[in-house]
Amino acid sequence: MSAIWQYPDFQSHSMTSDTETPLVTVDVVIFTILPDANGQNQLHVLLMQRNHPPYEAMWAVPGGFIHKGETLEHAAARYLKDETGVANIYLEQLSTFGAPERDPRARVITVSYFALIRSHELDTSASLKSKTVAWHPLPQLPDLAFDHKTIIEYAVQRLKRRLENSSIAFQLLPEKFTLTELQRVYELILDKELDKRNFRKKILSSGLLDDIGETKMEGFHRPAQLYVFRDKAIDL
Amino acid sequence: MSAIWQYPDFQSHSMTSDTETPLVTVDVVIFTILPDANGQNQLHVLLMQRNHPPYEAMWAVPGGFIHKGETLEHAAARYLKDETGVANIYLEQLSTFGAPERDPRARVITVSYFALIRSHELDTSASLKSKTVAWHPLPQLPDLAFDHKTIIEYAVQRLKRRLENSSIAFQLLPEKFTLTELQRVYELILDKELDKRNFRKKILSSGLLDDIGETKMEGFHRPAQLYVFRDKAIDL
DNA sequence: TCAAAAGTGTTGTGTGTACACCCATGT
DNA sequence: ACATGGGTGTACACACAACACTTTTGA
Repeated sequence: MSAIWQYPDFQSHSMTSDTETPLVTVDVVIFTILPDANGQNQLHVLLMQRNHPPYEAMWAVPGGFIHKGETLEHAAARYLKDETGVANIYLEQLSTFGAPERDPRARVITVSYFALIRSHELDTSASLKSKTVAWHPLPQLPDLAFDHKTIIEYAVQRLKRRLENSSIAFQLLPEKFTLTELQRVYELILDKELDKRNFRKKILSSGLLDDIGETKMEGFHRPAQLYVFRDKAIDL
Repeated sequence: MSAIWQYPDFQSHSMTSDTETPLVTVDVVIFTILPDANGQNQLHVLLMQRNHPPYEAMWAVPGGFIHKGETLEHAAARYLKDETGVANIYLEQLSTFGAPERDPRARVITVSYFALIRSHELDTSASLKSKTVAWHPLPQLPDLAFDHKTIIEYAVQRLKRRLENSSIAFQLLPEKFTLTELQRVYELILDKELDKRNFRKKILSSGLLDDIGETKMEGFHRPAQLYVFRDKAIDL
């Protein structure tokens, strides 16, 4: 199994019989906001149910091996597109997990990514191509394969941090949205209620939103102003 | 070269002839604070000069392949110890770099780490075991091999962020230090001058420091109070 | 007494937080 | 007219930034 002799270009002192030649995968934690079983919007993660060992019948985030000549980010985007039909969306590297026993079959190191998609852009035919792909609300995750529970927790933590320091929430909303819709996104992800007046003051004073003059009716009450994001640039 | 048949436990649909089986390395960006050629303290990075192709005679951060059964972090700590003789110090994963052509010999993916060491703990015999290991002041880096310039820039950026949100500066100072010494660390890393009164107010009000009642004389002027860090815990 | 770095407070400005009422709409 | 969520302003506490002089020491 030693791979040393396959790589003659490497110095023998750097690659020895003790050198590990692991497999490398990427895994993508894909978030979206959808109504849950009770009709309440919730943060959801896309999971796939495994149909073979190890961890058979448990759930895992999408991912797999990288292709020859492909960047890591490209591989992540590819798995994302395969399962959701969505391309060109927010994708960020999270961390690399490589505990020796995380896959019982072989030494496998995984580079994890997280992605945000707008639920209305979901290609339902893509996501339904297999009965074993499903959105799971974050508070109720099923049993997860490998170290995917750790990876998802890490992703949620990063998402919360990004929400507070960056304009990432836009990635979860349609082009036009109301301030209340935006506030709900923040509340769902941060898992706490926000004060309406303070929220609006802060968001509007940031200058990132444009009031487009249109309104949106929903129910028997005053219509809400619609806004768009002024700038598509994501800062750090 | 296809590695598919070496891994019979993997499904043939997940591992195909197009699957890349890259090599995996870790690289460690090691920072310390040392006087530079002019006797001024400066942030330095530990670099090794390569004595064989590719990038022969250029400089690179320490790193190499991981060993069988070893965690990624353990591998990073091992390369750190090999070059500096220092163990049990601050080590944090940065990011994983895997551009297809970053190593001309083969597909190599590297998991990068950054580390902070106290210069007075440096085992000079270890760091001098090879003439080709040297500390370089950050503003004047030599030509760097592979994508190591990118990796170091990424590390510096992370270090700055950590300095502002965490109590990481302690890792660069001896156990007992003066407030002025601490302020110099911040100024060097953030590359800007800080107001003495505001700095002391902020640091002291954080409650992280204990005044141990001792003083330190240096030069012909009033001695400075010495402090220690109350808590070794690193947050976030 | 001098040189050199240590040490110390106040004020203004901006940012986060707490909090309650009127507005516009369809039925 | 009423039920429903949309929309608005003020007051307080706290963090950050600007700024100058006195203290302690060895020579």
